[in-house]
Formats: sequence, structure tokens, C-alpha cells
Amino acid sequence: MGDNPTTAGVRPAASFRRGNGRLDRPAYDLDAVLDVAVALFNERGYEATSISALAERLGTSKSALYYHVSGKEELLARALDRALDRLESVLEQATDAGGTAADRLAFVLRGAVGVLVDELPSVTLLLRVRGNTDIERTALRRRHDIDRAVTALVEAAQAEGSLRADLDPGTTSRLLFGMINSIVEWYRPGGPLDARALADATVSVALDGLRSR
Amino acid sequence: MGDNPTTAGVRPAASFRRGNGRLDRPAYDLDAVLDVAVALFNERGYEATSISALAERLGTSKSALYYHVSGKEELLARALDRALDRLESVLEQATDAGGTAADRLAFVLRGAVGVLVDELPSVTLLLRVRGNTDIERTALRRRHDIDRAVTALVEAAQAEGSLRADLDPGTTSRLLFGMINSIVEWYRPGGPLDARALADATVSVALDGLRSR
DNA sequence: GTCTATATACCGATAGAC
DNA sequence: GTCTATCGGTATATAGAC
Repeated sequence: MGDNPTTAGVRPAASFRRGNGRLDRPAYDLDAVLDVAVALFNERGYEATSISALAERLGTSKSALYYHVSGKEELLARALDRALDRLESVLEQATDAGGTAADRLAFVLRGAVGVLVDELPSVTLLLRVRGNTDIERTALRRRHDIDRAVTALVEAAQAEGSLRADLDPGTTSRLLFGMINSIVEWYRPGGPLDARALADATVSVALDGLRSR
Repeated sequence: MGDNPTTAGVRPAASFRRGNGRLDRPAYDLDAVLDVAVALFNERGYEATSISALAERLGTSKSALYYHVSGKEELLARALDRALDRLESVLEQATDAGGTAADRLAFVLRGAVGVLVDELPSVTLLLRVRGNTDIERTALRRRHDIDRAVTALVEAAQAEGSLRADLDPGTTSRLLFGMINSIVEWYRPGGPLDARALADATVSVALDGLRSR
């Protein structure tokens, strides 16, 4: 890339002036920085990723980065928000759509796989958070609220008679989401399996199991 | 604990003299050190856990620890070996037991859940390894070999006709082990669910699915 | 907005006294 | 075997020149 080496990495993005004359976002591309940061966090681990390493991969300097970002934690918080916002939106859509509990549960499962594929890096990061800082604990609380909503959906589907009632709803939803979440460990977009086929396979295994009949 | 504070943490264990007069293991309790180390690695992350923090929790000093252990990586390697040895042993037992592929697969699933419950800390650590050092890459290679063996078992069970043949064996075994491995994220021994009930629920969901029939 | 230089702290690991 | 002291390195983050 023949750009000025001092600006090759953190490159300005399209930005738009609002009515008050202020930019509605910074003139450089925060999203691009975030993408690289999240990729690096997932490769080496959040704690093990240094700001220097991030700056290097961005083609900038540490100080230039600090001018735009308050620190490593801001990047983490923004990435976790991105993943959680999308997952929460799936739950809202399922509620709005109505239908039987089984319908809504299937919608949530498919939607979760979709978000996971769509936002693979930030969801991967989210699933690796352990709760060692306030930011991580806040994210874990939001995850937990999502889990509780899914468990309630499983209970409702059992009460309807559309799901087996011999399994504990909490255990069931944990196993279910364990299976779905594990997709981040191996799925790579652009491979032989597209997002729809992946969602089909996942929901089919979850509902019908592996045994031939 | 009224012991001498300088030895309160790294306490001697029973040790036995062999024929050649040498101790068959160090006089202090390496296993106890390892347990604390693995617990800390799982809490804070391996990279984020300092030797100082480990020494502090053990009630020893950094230097005393270094006298017994070559470094952080030795602790990691030993913990990963512990988990992998147990998992590989399940595969061997399944092969030795014989029977149909479906029988052997069910044996492996149950066995994996058992190892996971038995060795929860070291398996948890194993599942979080990303391959950033030689030790981690070696562990990942052993994990991969296990995955390939399970995939082969799924294929054999499909050929037998006991498992659905409309799913890709690789995808199937990944989803299967994703579900099983996710157990480390929430299962705590001593809770309402014992190991047998957990294995029953897991294998039942995997084979029969959630739909009521 | 980006630069060089630096402050301050902690890291893993070791030396040498006891 | 454990101690204190310290090495060299790296971390996050900032100051001040340009």
C-alpha cells in the first residue's frame, strides 16, 4: 500500500455532518480499529494482547492509538456490546413474532446461529469473557439474562407439550446453547457449509437428535 | 493453620522410597501446587496469572516455587497432560470394549462426560488453550487426534445404519462435542445434578433430541 | 494527530546469602 | 529449601515537541 506509512492503518472512513455541524462519528475508522483489535484478542487472548501489538498490526503507533481510544478496555467494551446487542435483538424479535413457544424457541436458535456467523469475532470474544473486570461482569450479566429468557422459553414449550418434559429446562437450555456456542470454535465463513445449512443442521440435531429412525 | 508460615502452602506429601533409594517423587506435593495453579489459570486466564499470584495463594514465595518448578509452562504442560491422558484412555477403552459403532460412540460420549466431571479443572484449561506456544500446539494436536477418532466413530455408526446419514460426520461430531465440552462452563460437582444424571441427560439429548414424540 | 521519550509498574526468572 | 535483591524485558499510559 503506497499510503503515507503514518496513516496507512487507521484510515479515515466516510463521515457525515449532522445538523449541529459536529461529526456524527470520529473522522478515522473506529470500526476498522475494533475489527483488528477483536481479531487480535481472539488470536492471543485479551490479556495477552498488548496495545503495542495492536498498533503494530494497524500500522500506527501506540500513542496515535491512545489519541483515539481511551485504552484496551474501551475496545473490549465496544466489542462485547456489539455481540450482546445483536443477541438481545434476536430475543426481542422472537417475542414480537409471537406463535407457539416452540416456534419462538426455534426462531431464537436459528437467530442465535445467524448472529454467531454474522458477528463471529465479537461473539467469540464474548464467549471467552470470564468476569475479571467490571466490564466483563456487566457483559456476563447480560449473557445471563439472555440465558434465563431462553430457559423460560424451554419451560413454556414443555408446558405446551411440544418439547420433552423429562429434562430439566435449565440443563436443556445450557446444553442447547453449549452446542450452538461451540460453533465459534470451528466454523469459518466461506467454507463448505453456509450459514443456512449450519443453522439447519444445528436445529435439526437439537430437536431430533442423531439416532436414525 | 498453625504451621510454619514459610511451609504452610507447599506441604510435603506422603512419599515412598524405591529400591534404588531415591524418592519416586519430590518430597513436596507437586499435585497440590498443580491444583492451585490450574484453579488460578481458570479464574484469571493462563497468561494473566502471574507466578507471584500463584505463590501468594500457595502461601509461599516466588523463589521457593521456582526451586520446585521450572516455570509457568511446566505447570500448564502437566495440567494439559492430565486431561488428555484421561480422554485418550476413554477412546482406548471404547476400542477394547468392541460392540457396534453406536455402542462404542455412546461409551465415548458417556466416558467424556465422566472425565470432564472427574477432572473438571484440567479439562477446562485444556478447552481454553488456543495454540500460542509449542506446549499449547502439542495439546491441540492431541485434541485434534481425539476429534478425528470420534468422527470416524460417527461415520462407522452411520454406515451401520444406527445414526442418521443426512448429516456430515465432521459437523455432527463437532456439534456433539461442543455440547459436551460446554458442560465445563456451568457444571459444578456437588450440585443438584450428579455425574450419572448429567451423562444420561447429555447422551439422551444428543441421540433423541428435544422434541416430544 | 502523530511523533519520540519516558514514567511507573509488573512480569518471569535468577543469583547468592543463609 | 527459602530468603532478599535484582536482572532484563514488557506492559499501560502519558508528556511535550512538532
